[in-house]
Order: sequence, then C-alpha cells, then structure tokens
Amino acid sequence: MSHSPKHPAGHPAPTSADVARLAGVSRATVSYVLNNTAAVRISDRTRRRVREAAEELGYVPHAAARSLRAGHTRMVLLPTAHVPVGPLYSRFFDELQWALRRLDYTVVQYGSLGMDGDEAARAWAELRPVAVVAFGEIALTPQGVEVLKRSGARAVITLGAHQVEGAHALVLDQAEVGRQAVAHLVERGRRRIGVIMPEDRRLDFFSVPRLEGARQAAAGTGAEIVPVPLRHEEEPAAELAGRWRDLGLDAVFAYNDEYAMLLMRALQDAGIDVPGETAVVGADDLLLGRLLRPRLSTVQIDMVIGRHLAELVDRAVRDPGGAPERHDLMAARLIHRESS
Amino acid sequence: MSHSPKHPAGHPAPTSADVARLAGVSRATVSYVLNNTAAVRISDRTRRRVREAAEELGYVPHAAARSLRAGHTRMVLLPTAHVPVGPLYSRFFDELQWALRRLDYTVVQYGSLGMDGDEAARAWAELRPVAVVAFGEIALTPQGVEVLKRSGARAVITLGAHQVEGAHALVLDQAEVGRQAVAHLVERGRRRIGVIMPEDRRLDFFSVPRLEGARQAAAGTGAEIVPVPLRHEEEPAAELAGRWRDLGLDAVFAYNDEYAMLLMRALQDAGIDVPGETAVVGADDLLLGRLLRPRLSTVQIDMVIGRHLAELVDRAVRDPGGAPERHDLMAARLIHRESS
DNA sequence: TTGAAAGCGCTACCAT
DNA sequence: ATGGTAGCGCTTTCAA
Repeated sequence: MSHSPKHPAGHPAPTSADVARLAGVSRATVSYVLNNTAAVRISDRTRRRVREAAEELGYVPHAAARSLRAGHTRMVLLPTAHVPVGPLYSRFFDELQWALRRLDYTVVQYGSLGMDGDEAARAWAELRPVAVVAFGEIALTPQGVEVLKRSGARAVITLGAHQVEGAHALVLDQAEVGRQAVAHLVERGRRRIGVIMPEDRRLDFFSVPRLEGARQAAAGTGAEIVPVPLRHEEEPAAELAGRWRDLGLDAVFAYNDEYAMLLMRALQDAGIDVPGETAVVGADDLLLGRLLRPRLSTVQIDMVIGRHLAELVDRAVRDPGGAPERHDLMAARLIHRESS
Repeated sequence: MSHSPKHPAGHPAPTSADVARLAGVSRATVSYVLNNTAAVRISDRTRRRVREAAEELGYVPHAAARSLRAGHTRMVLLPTAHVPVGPLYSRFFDELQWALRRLDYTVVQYGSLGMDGDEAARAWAELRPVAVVAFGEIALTPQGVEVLKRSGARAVITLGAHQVEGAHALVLDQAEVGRQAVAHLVERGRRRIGVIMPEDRRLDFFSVPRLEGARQAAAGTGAEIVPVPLRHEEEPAAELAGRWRDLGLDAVFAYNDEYAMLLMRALQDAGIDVPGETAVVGADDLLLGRLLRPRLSTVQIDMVIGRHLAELVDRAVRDPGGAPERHDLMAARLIHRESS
C-alpha cells in the first residue's frame, strides 16, 4: 500500500520560480512576460530570455494556483451521468463546446454517475466553476443551485423538463413529443394506442415524459393509452409481436425511430400489416426512418442550438444578478410518412 | 466591458476560516474534522460544532487550494475532440468512468476540439492530472507525453491505432475491421470491392485505418479496392446507386452498419440485387443489421472493457516507473449473414 | 485536544 | 523596466 516515495515522478514540475532563476529575472517578470501583461513594459531581450527559459524547462503554468490567486475560473462544467446517445445530442454537445471555447471558456465534462442531486452539486462546487450547465439526468434541487452559487458559480443553467428555482432553465419538453405523436394518431382515427417504454432505465429521463405527453393528448378524445415495455433486442420484440393481437392496439408510438424500426420489423415478420392493422410512429427523425418500408412517420425534434446556449451562459456570467431566464427550446412537429 | 464589480456574486464563498470562526475553533481543527484525520483525536462536542458550522455556511472545500497544497490531484483526464458516437463507445465511456470513480479518481472530460497535439498537451498539463487517457482523435506526440509527465502526470495512456513513445498504449486496430471484411469478401470470390468512405471528417480516425486494412487484405489476392466517398444522406446514396453499375463493383465494405443500411436501401431501390449482384458488409454489429432484409453481414468489434482500462490506469499511477505496457485490445470477427 | 504558522504556485500591487 | 512581496484556501508539522 506504499502510496509513493517523496519524488512522485522523478523531478517535480518546474515552476515559474525555476523559469525566473534560469532566466535571471524575478518571478513577477516571468508572469508579466508569459501573460503578455499590457500594463507593464518589458524589454525584448528579457522577454526572449524568459521565453527561452520556459521552453527549455518545459514550463506549464499551474491552473489551480492561477485560479486560486485570481479568485475565479473560466470553467464551464457540464455534468453528465451517461454520455447521451444519438446524433442529436452528440451534435449539440459538440456545438456547445465549440461555441464556449470561442468565448474563452474552458469546457469540462464531469462524470457524475450514481451521485444524488445534492451530493453532486457539492462535488461540482468544489471545482469552483464559473458556470454549470446541468443536463437533466441529475435532478438539481434549489438547494443544489444555492450551494453552487455560494461557491461562486455565476450561472447555473438546467437543461431538462422542469425549471429549478434560482437557475436559468432551458426547458426541453419531452412531453411535447408524445403529445404530437398521439394527437396525430387520434386525428387519423386510432383509438387504442400503445406507447413503447424502453426497459433501459437510462432512457427514463426521456421516455417517462413522452408517455405523459401521450396521455395528455389522448385525454378527452376517447382514445386509450397503453404503455408497452420493450427491451432493445430482437427476441423480446418478436415475442411482443407474437401476442400483439391480444393487446388489441390499432396504433403505437414507439418511443423513437430505433425502437420503431425494431418493432416494425417484428410486426411485419408476424404478418401484421403496417399501417393497415397497426400504425407506427417514431421520434427523432433519424435517417433510418426514411429508409424503412413503409417509410416511418416520426416526430422531428428541433434541438436547441449549441451556440445559443453558449451565448446564454456568457450573458448569465456577465450579469449574475439577472433574473433567471426561461426558454422553451424544443420544438417538435410531426412528419407524416407512410407508417401511420 | 466592465467585467465585474469587486464582489462577483454578492458574498464570497465561505472558507474554512469562516467555519472555524463560527465554530470558535482554529482552521486546523476544521480541517481535521472535515477530513476525518485519523492521526488526531478531536472531542465529539467540537466535531459536532464544526460540522454544524460548515453545514450552516454551506461550506464546500476548494479543490484547487487543496490540490495545490497536496502537490497532486486524483484527476484522470479524458480529452475528447468529439463525443464519439455509437452505442459501443457510449458504453465504453460509461464503464470507464464508473470503474475509475470506484477507484477514487475524479474523471474529467476535457473538450479539446480544434487543438493541435502539443497545444492540447499543454492545456491538459495545466490541470495537473494524475493520469491522461487520450482517445486517439488528437494525435499525441512523444513531446506531448513528455510535457504531461514533467507536469506530474504519472500515467499517460493512448487509445488508438499507434503506440506513442513513453506512453502506455491500448491499441485499437481499426485496420483489422477492414481486413476482416475484405478477407471474407475475397474468400467468397468477389474481385472488385468498394470501400465506403464517409465524408464526415470526424470519422477519418476510424475510416482511414479501415480502408488501409481493406487494402492489406486485398494485396496479393488479385482483388481490387476502390474507395467510394459517401455522405450520410438519402440523395447522395441514391445518386451513387444510380451510377453503381458504372463502378463495376461486385462487393462493398460499407464502413459500418449505418452506412450499409443507407447504401443497401439505395441499391435495392435502384434494382440492384444484394447479394447477387453486389455483396454488402457492414461493421459494428448493430441491432439494425439483423433487422434488414437481407440480413446484414458485419464485422463485430469487441471493445476493450472499461474496467480493464481503469485497472491499467490505477496500476500505472501506482508505479509510474513501469515500462510502457502495450495491449492490443480490439478483436474483430466477421459475422456472416445474408448480404454477402 | 487544539492552535499557530509555513508554504503549495501564481499574479498584482507598490517600490525602486 | 524590473523586483519584492502579500495573499488566494488549504493541510500539516510542531508547540502548547
């Protein structure tokens, strides 16, 4: 269990003092040169000497020491429990990171798998980020927001179904997806509508609100909503298709396009006509939906643009006093193709 | 441009001195209590007072100050240029993060989009991570490794096609995927084999080695390899299918299952028989391949297990002097179905 | 059982 | 144009 000898890696990392010594100047001068401090004039000869010394030693400034001294960081923390899957979210994350870096922030994703809300907030606060953009998988409470703000976070932004007190909110109303899908099916005369619920618990964050939206759209129309659990595998899908007629469903909202593809194949293999006997609607408008036969009706989701979010972060950081903004940032609209 | 008043967020974050003052003890005592320091005995009454004071103030320790004092961190840095897409990599990242957290590391993903290798290494070194696991999108040079080590990183591990001097390597030999696919096609008598090259530059990291592997497998067999660029959209696929017969290909390795699906649909719509006229092989063994008709032949990839990598990280951190390990960690094998 | 104080690496003020 | 130095928040000897 010997954790380490005194010299962790042979030589300790060079400090600005080492650079100063080698260049024959003071640590202050080193700092001025390497940070191009405008308020002070340093001779070109000195500049060069400092630069060369830093280069020779492989000097890299110590971010922790710097931010300790400065009293703040430029770190934007993106806590993630799971890497969100799917092209929509990949693109969104890429855009957001890119835009924030252009605004001179340091973007850090912090894996917070299996932490509860307030525990997570505390862990994040230890890093003293200037802003936190919390994807809704981790439930942030008003207390969590308060902890972050007291620790110096100038902006806390949640990205999820609900607004949290004290935080800016980008409301991604997943329920709207279910609403659109079911409204469409009802309009086309369907009355007993299944809603596929993935067994993968990591998708609850999306699937539960989508089901709720489905129920809302059905309410008062005489249509009935039937949740149908399904694992993303061939066998369970075949098994489900085998007892499909017992369920008596004339339509199904399949959670998303991938589940829709899985289900549609199983239904077709079981001799059930789509859309004749059962209509199928997916969501996310993936390319694969257009490649299926019949082509898949789907709910298209317009995700928030990463650049917009980056601008909101920057605005909030510059004006921490501002009232929490709330933006409803997910438009969903149905695309009618052949499967419904 | 006024960047901020003196008091960034109203009140500055509470420090251990504030806790000490409120509890009527010294900062040392606060530290002992909150860290459960074993080497020192504190009365229960004092413990409680300190805990209550910390709670009341919403005190959260300052990670930067702590690690500055300690001289090291427990941070494992995972630089990512793009979020890697696909279920394989999502699962891998989840596993890795989980396993590292169990080993008491803090896992931080650092967005390094658009940085060149040495610039990136410097940026990472500023954070003084104890270990860096570099996914191969960013080319890490021997100099970059050296910078990281001098800054105190006890383990540098690359995950990619090549080994880098001084770093441990998990070799993910993407070329093997192309080799397997083409060897299979050659064996089945195909002679003019297209290799789909996604136009999305973010996939070069995967697609270029896969093409190279395809070439290796064809060498000396009399078979010919023809790179075929393709965008992941319907129209370009249809356009490609339209001039398919001019290409004179009797087989195609479609980069992965998603591109294979896209291409197969387009070929079928153009009246080209699969596999009769052209055989198609995908990769990644996604569920969707089994849902296609004909069922898609594919190259299954056994990704490294996150837990194994976490253990390698821990081993390397505990014994920084150890010789760089090199593990070849991607097995690929062909699964023959109906499309080839 | 508790407190005083040094020092981690850095920057910004004030001298020179 | 450059140097001296205080102090950011924390932990850890050493003394009491």
